[in-house]
Amino acid sequence: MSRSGADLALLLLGGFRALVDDAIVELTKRGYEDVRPVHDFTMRAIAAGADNASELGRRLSVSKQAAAKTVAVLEERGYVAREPDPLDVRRKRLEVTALGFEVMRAGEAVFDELRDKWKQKIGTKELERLEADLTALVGPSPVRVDAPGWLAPPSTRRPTG
Amino acid sequence: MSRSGADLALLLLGGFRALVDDAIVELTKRGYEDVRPVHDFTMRAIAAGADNASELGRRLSVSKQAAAKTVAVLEERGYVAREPDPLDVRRKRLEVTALGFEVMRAGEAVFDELRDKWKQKIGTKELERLEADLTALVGPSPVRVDAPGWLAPPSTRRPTG
DNA sequence: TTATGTGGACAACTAGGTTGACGATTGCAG
DNA sequence: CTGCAATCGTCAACCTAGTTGTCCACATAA
Repeated sequence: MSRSGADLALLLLGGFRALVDDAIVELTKRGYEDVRPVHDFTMRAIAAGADNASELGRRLSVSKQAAAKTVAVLEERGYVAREPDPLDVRRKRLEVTALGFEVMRAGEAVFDELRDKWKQKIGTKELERLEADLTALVGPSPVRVDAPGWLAPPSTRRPTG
Repeated sequence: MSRSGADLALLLLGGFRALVDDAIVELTKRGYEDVRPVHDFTMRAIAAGADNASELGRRLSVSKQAAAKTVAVLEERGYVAREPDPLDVRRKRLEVTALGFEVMRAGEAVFDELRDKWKQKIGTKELERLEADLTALVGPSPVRVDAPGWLAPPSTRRPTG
């Protein structure tokens, strides 16, 4: 039963969703509500040196306005702080807070645990093989997360009628 | 170098995006502009018996209004026809047109070709193994495509500054 | 015949993006 | 030192693809 290409695509999407949805749920259980990959990526970019909204936008391939909006929610949650830059009054310097780093660590941990579960299902060898294959196919790093308010809690987005 | 769980998720997303983005581009080349997975899924649901907007919404787990909007664009493109239902004046019966089926076939073909390319990259055995593993992990059918205006032409959505 | 339910449409709203414009400030050329 | 161009952050308007709520016309079952 040689599968179709469309099935393959769906399979990949399904795998991704399974991981991300589970991760969001698990993070909520641990007290970090509604943390989505977008948030993680954003904090990571800030930690990696994107210390103002414009620069952040550039790194995430998103407009500075959109970046500012995301920063606003992260600031509200206490994950990111914004202080005036002493060297340039125009800028507001961005910083990931201790709480922010805590969330990032928790996120990593959750994903690693999920990966372990997969390892138990199909075996270490097999999982590593799968990763190697995918790496060969899509390259080691790529991934612009791109569009995605997506990557949101799916359970809350179900129509009522 | 045991990879992290987050990398695994990114890898899966990357694979999916690679296939879908390539497919959209390829379909455009063949004269079917801006055909997205959403459109394909919708037509498939209609062909499978969801012959009115409300029912379609239910099958796609989306509000009937949202379903109606999607139908509107498919109708405009001539992929789907809407005729009054003789048995129930309230209903407008949905039907996939010949052109609509043509698009679906083209889509399948493109995905199959992309899968062939992958097969050439890592080998038939290896690809089938990857599919088997993923199937074991996420189940054979799942996938609610869910959120997605996503699955849109990424190249057109890049900020200008 | 009447109560209840369903289909489709319209309106208002949300989320997360996009452009465009603008004032304040910085930095560089002259 | 002056002045022009670029940059930062913010505001406002808009887009897309969803959502809910409301409504009328019609169907159906009691």
